[in-house]
Amino acid sequence: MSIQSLAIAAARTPGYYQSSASSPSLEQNLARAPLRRVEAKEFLFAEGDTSSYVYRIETGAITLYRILRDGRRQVMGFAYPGDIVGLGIDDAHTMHAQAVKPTQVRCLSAASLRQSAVTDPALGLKLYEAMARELAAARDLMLTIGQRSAMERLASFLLALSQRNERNGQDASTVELPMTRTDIGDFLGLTIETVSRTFTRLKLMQLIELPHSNHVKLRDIGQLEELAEGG
Amino acid sequence: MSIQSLAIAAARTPGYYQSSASSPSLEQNLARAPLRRVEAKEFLFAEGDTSSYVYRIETGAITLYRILRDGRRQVMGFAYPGDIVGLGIDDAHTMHAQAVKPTQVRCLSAASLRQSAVTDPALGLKLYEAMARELAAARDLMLTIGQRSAMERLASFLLALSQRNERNGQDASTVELPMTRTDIGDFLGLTIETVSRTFTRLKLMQLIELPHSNHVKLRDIGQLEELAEGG
DNA sequence: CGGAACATTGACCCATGTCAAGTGTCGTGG
DNA sequence: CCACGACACTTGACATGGGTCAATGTTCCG
Repeated sequence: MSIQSLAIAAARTPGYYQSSASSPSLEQNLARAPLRRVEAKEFLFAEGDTSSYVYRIETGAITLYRILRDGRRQVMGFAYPGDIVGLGIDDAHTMHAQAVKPTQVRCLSAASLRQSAVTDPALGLKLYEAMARELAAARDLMLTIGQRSAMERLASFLLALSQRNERNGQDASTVELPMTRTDIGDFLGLTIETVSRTFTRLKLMQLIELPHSNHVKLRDIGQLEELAEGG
Repeated sequence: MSIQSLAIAAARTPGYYQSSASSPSLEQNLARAPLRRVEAKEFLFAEGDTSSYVYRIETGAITLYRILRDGRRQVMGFAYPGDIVGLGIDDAHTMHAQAVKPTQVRCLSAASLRQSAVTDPALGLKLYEAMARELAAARDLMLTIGQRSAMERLASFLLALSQRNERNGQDASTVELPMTRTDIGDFLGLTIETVSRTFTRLKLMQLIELPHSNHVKLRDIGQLEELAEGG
């Protein structure tokens, strides 16, 4: 499909838009955009906030989630440096965006983005592609939480992080987890206890090493992939 | 956000793009587009097929899904008349699209869509909005299958169909289910037995009537909403 | 009328949730 | 440098919602 052929480096990673080689006006806007610092556990924005800005992560990490009235929480994704958060068609944000560690973002005003969209015909397509990548990631996660077992879910999760490393030219078999077990559980639709036990089982199966609770070494990526796909 | 203000009738319904008042060139293309008939259970396209076309549903209904190697299936959404399916940034379709009953679609060639996108600066934004609505629907479903109980899931599902009726000026408390229990189960991450039992429980709780397995009457929408939100 | 496909119901089981101790690990203050 | 408290993680024992397997109903269409 022609529009698809315009896509650049379609990246499937949970819950974020990668800002790749963007239209000039978007890059220009981003370069000018003011930097904002968000401390660990601080909110970048909350569900319901007027969405006056779109943000690009420069350093750190952000959790994106929605909550039910009784407190149950679904983490929709994690945003890392390079990712853009806050895009959407609603006047208000539909998710909470909370830093998991000290984070810096560039703030793009919606008004300025509109300006660019009117003058730069390529920008609309860029936004389309960003949304399409987000959507692909959301559907990957739907498949995971709708159909996979706890072990398959955790394997999928680790592999997604590994693939992100690979795309960034880093070691695919060394995975850092900036988020807590609670975040991982709420992302995968599991409790922290199940996440913890499942890490232990993967360790006993020799598929991973866990020298530190936030530092995972993948010992057999092929077998993890088998596991994730229900082979 | 300015771009958001361009949105028309943002509709949150699982797994589809509503083609509302679209850019002229898109409407023109659709009017000219050839009609194709797809029989019940026939595929409109399969995962991996080259995505040369985008389709707008004219009559009938389509199931969109992905499958794991061992046959587990996640239904990502159902597409109804007015919905557009097949959009994406990949060269190949990432999902199966299978008719649940005899269906007619208009076929838009990707080449023609590209042509329009280049000449019509508004089209890019339309595609962006379509994707953003899809994404919102996908996230609603993520919250549902990641966090809700079987009864909450089924309540959410029925309410989503009810809201779709309302938007189309139809009776909000009468819901038709063109799809099978298997489709519903694979959509909500449940087995057909659980779906069936849960329908029975909702019936016993006087929240619905089930005069026919494909015909649901919502007796207390408010309480169903309470239930879905974990109240 | 007969048979195929779909839906419902029942009995039982198991993966994961819940509740409750522990066990690191880290940062702070003495 | 050590002691302490806070917090995150792990582990164990037990409960349970939903899955599995099997039988029975129901609808629809040839």
